[in-house]
Amino acid sequence: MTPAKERRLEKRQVILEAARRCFVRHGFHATGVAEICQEVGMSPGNLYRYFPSKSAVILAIVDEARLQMVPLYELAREDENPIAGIQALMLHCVRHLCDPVHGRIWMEIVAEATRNEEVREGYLRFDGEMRTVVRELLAVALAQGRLSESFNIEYGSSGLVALVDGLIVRLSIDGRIEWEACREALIWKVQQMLS
Amino acid sequence: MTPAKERRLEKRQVILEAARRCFVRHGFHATGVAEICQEVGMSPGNLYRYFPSKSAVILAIVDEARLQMVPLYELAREDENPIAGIQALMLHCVRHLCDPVHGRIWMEIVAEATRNEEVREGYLRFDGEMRTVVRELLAVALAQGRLSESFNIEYGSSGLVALVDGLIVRLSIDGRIEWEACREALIWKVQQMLS
DNA sequence: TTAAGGAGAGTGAACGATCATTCTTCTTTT
DNA sequence: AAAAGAAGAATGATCGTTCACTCTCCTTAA
Repeated sequence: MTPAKERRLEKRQVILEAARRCFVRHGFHATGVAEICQEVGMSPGNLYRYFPSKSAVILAIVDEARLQMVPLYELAREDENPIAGIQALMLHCVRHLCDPVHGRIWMEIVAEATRNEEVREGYLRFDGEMRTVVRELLAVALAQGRLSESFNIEYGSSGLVALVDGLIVRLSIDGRIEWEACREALIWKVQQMLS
Repeated sequence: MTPAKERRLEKRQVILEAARRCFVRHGFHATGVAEICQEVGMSPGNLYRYFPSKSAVILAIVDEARLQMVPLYELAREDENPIAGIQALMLHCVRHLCDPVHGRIWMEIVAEATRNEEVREGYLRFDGEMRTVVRELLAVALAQGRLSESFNIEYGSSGLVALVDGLIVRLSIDGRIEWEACREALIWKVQQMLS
């Protein structure tokens, strides 16, 4: 890649990071393009040379949130104990999506997904990938005899993913919750659900 | 109450219902006061005789969402089997908060709660009430020997509430999910979690 | 070695539209 | 007659976006 193109992609990334900080503060629609530009240190006209519109910025952030999860899938699959893999995956997800720096944009994404077709597609893609991984790991666990034979993989996987989503909600809103306590509680809940 | 005051309260309710429909369509911040007024069939100037500001409308809707849940707590407590009570409570919550007519505003509320102090208070009040009820019912179930003695009520209650929140997320976004299938799955998940 | 040329980066004012809110005016009810 | 209800135009601010323009490099030609 030519260095010019490289610098361009880097700048795109700088814009996305600044925009994410703004969106965390005020949400997608209450954040103005001017605010994002100020956060980057850039004029509004120039921002439009990197993104065709404000919603393109939003979509890029949604896709980025999904992509950041992909490496975790490999990590979970590599674990020799599939249930431990699921636990690790869920812990990573919750922590990352609630992270005040890199994440905490998830609540805004799911809210927007209820009404914006393109954002919904992004969410459903993420959701599908995540549930596929969990399903696979549950199937392995079942084959290894780590789960009761009557265990329903479909219900189990959607339940675990829902648990993650729910914990993200709580953790994003309630600032009183400590991460360590949350970690312990999540492990307990997963074990309980897979008992 | 004087009939004039009564009509006034009724009109307030009409405004709230119309505003909720608008907010479901476009979210709090992408909905204009003009749009709400058109939905009610009312001029913008007149709306401000019933609410001092747009955010007052939002806060009233948040509080309404919480209040609509309160009767369900009594219902759950009256059930002779506390676990069945929890299941019924959770089913009601999920169905009501995802209802395209009366609910489906929940995702917007939780997203707004991450940044708006007053909305956050509303959410935390709801969350506290709900978890208190679930905790109580779990304690009864534990005393009745319906749960393992090592069952952790604190983790269990927060897990069940998180499960509800997560299911609302999925159900609000993914239009392909049928309510009957969701109902069956939720019952299975609760039983799994309390096994 | 240097001057000319050109492409991309960046600026900030200006655009029309829309925002939440207020004000004035008219109508209905008590 | 007084008060409350309702309407809708007017307010200034802000919205996302565009435009005309300058500046900075890098390549090419003399």
